[in-house]
Amino acid sequence: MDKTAGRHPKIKDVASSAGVSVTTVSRVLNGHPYVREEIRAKVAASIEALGYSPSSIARSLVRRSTDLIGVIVSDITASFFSTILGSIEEAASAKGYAILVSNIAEDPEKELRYLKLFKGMRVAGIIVMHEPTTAAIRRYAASIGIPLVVSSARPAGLSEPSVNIDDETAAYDAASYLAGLGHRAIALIGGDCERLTTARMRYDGYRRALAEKGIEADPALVKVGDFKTQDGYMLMGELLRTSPRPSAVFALSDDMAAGAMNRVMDEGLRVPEDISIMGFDDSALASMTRPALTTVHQPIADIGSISVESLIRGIEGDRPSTEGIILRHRIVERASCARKA
Amino acid sequence: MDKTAGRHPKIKDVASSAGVSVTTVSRVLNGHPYVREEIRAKVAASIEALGYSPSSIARSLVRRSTDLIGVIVSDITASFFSTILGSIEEAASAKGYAILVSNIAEDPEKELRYLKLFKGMRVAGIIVMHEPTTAAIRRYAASIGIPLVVSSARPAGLSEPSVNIDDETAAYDAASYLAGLGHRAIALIGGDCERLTTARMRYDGYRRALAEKGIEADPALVKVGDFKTQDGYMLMGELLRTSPRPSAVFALSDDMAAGAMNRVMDEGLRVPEDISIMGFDDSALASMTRPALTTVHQPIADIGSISVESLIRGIEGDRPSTEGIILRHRIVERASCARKA
DNA sequence: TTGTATGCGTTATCAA
DNA sequence: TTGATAACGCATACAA
Repeated sequence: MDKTAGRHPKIKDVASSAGVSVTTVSRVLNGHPYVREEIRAKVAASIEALGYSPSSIARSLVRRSTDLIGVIVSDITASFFSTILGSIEEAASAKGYAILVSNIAEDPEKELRYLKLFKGMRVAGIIVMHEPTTAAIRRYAASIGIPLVVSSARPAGLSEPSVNIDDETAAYDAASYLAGLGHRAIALIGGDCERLTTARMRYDGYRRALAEKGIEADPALVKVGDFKTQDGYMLMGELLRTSPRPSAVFALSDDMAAGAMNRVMDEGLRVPEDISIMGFDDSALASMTRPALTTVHQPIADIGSISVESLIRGIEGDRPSTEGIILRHRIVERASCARKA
Repeated sequence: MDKTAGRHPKIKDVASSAGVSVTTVSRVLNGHPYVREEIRAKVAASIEALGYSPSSIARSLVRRSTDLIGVIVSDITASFFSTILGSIEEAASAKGYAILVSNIAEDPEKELRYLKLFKGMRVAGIIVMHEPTTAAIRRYAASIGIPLVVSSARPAGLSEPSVNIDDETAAYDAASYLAGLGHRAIALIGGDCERLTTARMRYDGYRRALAEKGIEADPALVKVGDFKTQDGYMLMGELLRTSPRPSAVFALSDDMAAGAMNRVMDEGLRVPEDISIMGFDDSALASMTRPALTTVHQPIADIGSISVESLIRGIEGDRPSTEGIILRHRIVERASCARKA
């Protein structure tokens, strides 16, 4: 009784089962007009009976396009990224796209491998939440012939569209806020300015705020890590041992801020009474710590959805849309920062 | 000069550029033997020059298989899931598979839609980190003809392989631990036992521990939410108003535990001096809170990698491997639980 | 060692 | 309103 050979019946099976041509089946599949209602019903019945599901592989081959969006994340584990990823998934899914995700964990090899994979798969578009690391990667990404948007990172050396906040101003606002609270020894813990444009912009903003308040920058007060909790904890340890000890520290991610806060408390000091700590991102974590983090709010969900929209515009539109979208940030005051004693 | 029509050159372009047949190009592409070294070099040069990248779509069509693994997550934002997802990505990527991720956010419609999408794409396998919600979904999943493993959830009504810890015993151990600390009014905040087998198993373990210690179960002390921080916060609020007030609460996720802890502190009480709080998962969050969470450790990374291994065995092996893998849990003592005053 | 021809499962073109 | 048939880009059986 079983006419279908493999696990997945094909359009031909449906056709013969319904006693029509494959063309007709294809027509009802794609909601084409010019199919008699009676036939349509019969075909639908066969599809149902056989459990037929059209192969999007074959379909993609002839249509020469897929409904796939490749996304490259540097650390899927970070609350900031997983939230963006969630919003990307939501927006993409709503538009009929599925997402292919990679977690490159700062491994340039892997980043390049995924870019190649994406090209091989002919994904419709790519979202990169990472600063394209090496020159080879930048070159490859630029030559790939697939719409790409860089999300919450700077496309250094790439003329691709991007969506970000104004990192320089955001950091300036944060540092100014801390200075406004009377702090002068304001430390910065963040990412590598050489490698990450985002980190450098924030550093610049921090420096500008200090300069404006007449505070001399102290190199001993800026420490570099990789945005993770662990690093915040470690770097705060170093900071606690520098003299003079900073009275406020500005962390370039909430994860780092949380780590720093824990270190302060673990060493028997209080936040914010002894040391104020400010975060960056306003990720879910920010309101989960106690004291809750005063931080720089990034419109995380918007960054994700707007990245998708921008990408889809690039996919479906004609021209590649080289826009750099800047979203609004703001300082959100919670409980981790206080006026300097 | 430009002979290639579209954006992506095809094997034919490479062939004519190198002055050989497509078969030969295909051979060097797939590392076939029996290709003269000289020709191989020439072809490689053409590939490089044209920036040719084989279409995995066409390749999949003829090979009748893809290197895709579809994964369904209920909440990608939860630290527990994003960590597993990271480990799944790592394991899959190491084996040459890419992952397609969906974030279904407890939406059965979306779960079914994704399952259908995955089938249409002919993914090689599927990992579901969620308890297949409706009967329709269970039926569809069972009939889909694609290897599937349920990870960190129970495949209720499904005979598919799964990887989990022993949730009943884990909860039993946790509740026993709390009882061992002298607590008798031990509350439970968790998920819906009707819908989630995992939640029910944990509830059963909790009940068993209480019974064994001769503690009468008080229905007022068990509250149902959806594993999120927000719910922990809210449910703890209710618990604080029940009398007698529990002296310990066992939360079925670290996220909930963190929320509960915050509520306790926000209402001016102390953890663990006034109320002990125990979590579940040992996600990254567990060591980030202060006090750090005493919790039930799940081997999160292992769950991910073993799920992938098991799935791949199902993909590449002959028989569908209907094994239920149980990983070891353990209680990790940190600072959120104390002996009852 | 290399090339020709066929098929993978769809959609699209054209004719009927 | 319906149906042959030719692509789509590649891998492979078979021939040379």
